[in-house]
Amino acid sequence: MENRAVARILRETAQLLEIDGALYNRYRSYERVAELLENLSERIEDIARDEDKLTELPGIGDRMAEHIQEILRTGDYAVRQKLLKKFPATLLQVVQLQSLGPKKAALIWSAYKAGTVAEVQKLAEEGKLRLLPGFGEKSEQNIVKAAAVFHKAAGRFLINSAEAAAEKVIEHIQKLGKQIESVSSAGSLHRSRETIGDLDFIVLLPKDHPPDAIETITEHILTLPAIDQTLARGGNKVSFRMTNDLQVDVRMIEKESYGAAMLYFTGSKEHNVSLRGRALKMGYTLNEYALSTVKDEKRIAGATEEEIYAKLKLDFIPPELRENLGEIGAAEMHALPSLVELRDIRGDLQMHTVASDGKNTIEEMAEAARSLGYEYIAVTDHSKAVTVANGMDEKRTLEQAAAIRAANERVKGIRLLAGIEVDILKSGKLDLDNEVLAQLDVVVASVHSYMRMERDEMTERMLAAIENPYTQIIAHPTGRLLLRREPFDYDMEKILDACRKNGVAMECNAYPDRLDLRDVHLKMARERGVKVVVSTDSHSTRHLPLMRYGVQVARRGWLEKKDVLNTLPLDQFLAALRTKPGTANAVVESLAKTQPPNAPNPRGRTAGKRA
DNA sequence: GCCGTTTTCGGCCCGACTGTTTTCAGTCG
Repeated sequence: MENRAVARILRETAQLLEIDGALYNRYRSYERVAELLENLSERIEDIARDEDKLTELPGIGDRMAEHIQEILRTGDYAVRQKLLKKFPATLLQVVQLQSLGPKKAALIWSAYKAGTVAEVQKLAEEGKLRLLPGFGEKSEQNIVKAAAVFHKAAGRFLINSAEAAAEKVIEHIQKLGKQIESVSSAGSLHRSRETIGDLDFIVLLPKDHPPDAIETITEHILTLPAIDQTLARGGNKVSFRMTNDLQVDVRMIEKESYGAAMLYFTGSKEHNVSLRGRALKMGYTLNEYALSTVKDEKRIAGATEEEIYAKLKLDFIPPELRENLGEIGAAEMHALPSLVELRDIRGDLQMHTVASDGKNTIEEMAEAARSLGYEYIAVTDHSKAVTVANGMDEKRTLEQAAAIRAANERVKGIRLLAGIEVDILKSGKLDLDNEVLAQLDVVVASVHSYMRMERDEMTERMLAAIENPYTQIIAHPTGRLLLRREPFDYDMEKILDACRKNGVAMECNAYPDRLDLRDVHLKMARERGVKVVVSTDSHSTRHLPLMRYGVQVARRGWLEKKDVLNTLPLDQFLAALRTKPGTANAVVESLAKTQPPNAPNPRGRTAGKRA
């Protein structure tokens, strides 16, 4: 059973318990374990084989361990079954409606036995909800609107579309000029999470602002085009939903509280909870305004995140790491990684041209990559199995390699490597002959078919591909498409161990709907000493700048510059790639003729000018 | 339900805003 499936059952239990009126910390304990499982790199099924191992995980005690064992054995467990005798499962959807929560949903259920969104919506439209305590006409209107949003299945957004929407909001708010000091993006976008649920902004108020400043700012913000509904509006915050269903929260904050507010609204919630627990142990209390002493409420810090972390005796924790996955302990021990940065990247190792399904020519891709300051790129079109993408057979692959090398002569200031994105067939064999793969500089292998294979079979397939001596990089290793397609099912630990053993690098695919490997798997790779490359998988010159999303995910995976192969200068990069049989040093030798070893990175200095 | 240099009980993060009611519970992040 997958960790995700177990987590879902526990999460449902938490919500049902909340509906049932259980104490906060009881249902929170179920949520906590669900979160733990979702971020766990090992399979809970494997851990649970050893009776004592389960309770070694934080947040899992004897009772929870029994629950998990029962879920793994039977697919469900008594706690949830008992609750589902009391409440219908559809009530979990009712709770998701904006303005409704467990208490009100439970009340509607007990009064009218209405347990679906449609039933509750009908009661609201008929004016029957206002008869219940705590409900009025306004609540009914809100519920009708929330039900409409629910039926449209509003959900999460890919990071690039969320970022584009955020830029529009920021641009709009900045029109206030000197009436504000600054506006910053917080929330999951600031943490670079792979998908975004809503947008959070902090507006910093200028010193000595007029008393009605917040009112003026709020008025202006609400003139943003494409606002569908104002959700809340008060003394220091305004919330609204845009017509694309993205929710936006803006908080207006005084300078002395800016750091506390950024920390608070950047989250994650679990990171904040941990910080607050730590603060309490040190005799402090932390809220969105300041870190203060519990005893006499004396202000200790608040203007910057740095000073708050410092007072909590922690190194500064970059937003990408704030997930309560060990970063606080590492910050305490001065053991946080020094995260890779976009400017460390010297080359892009997966991209397509008109030879298969790309939009641009080799030269166009090369020119665009050079203008980004890269030292090298690998041009990697598809192989023949991917017929829909006009994949290349052996003959065309060699012709394309020759074309790349010819282009390398013409285009100055960047090195073009002849590559391939060769398909991993159902059997685990690669889609092109070894003699052809031997003649290429970079062999990237990936799966594009039979994606729903059984776990054991898929593991064998991937292992076979990794053990093929010509495979150097595995591209988009789990094949997931965010919000659209589930990842392949295979034993990640076995695969990473095989990569390590065979010197195969894992790709962190920067394309916003892939971001694959994902953060927790990159962290696993790093812990196992598996090298990573960050590539865009560009199908057009416009895609090349997507690299930044890949770097963000790499940072979320705790990767340092030294963990990422394409931060290396060309000669070192080629030396670090797995050596293919027979062809060992052809590229390195040819390189020695054109460029002195350890040539400086041209970025920002001589990019585009090298003769 | 978990957890422990305040250890087997009694904590477990904290505040804004809404809609309702008239002082506050519920929702939300």
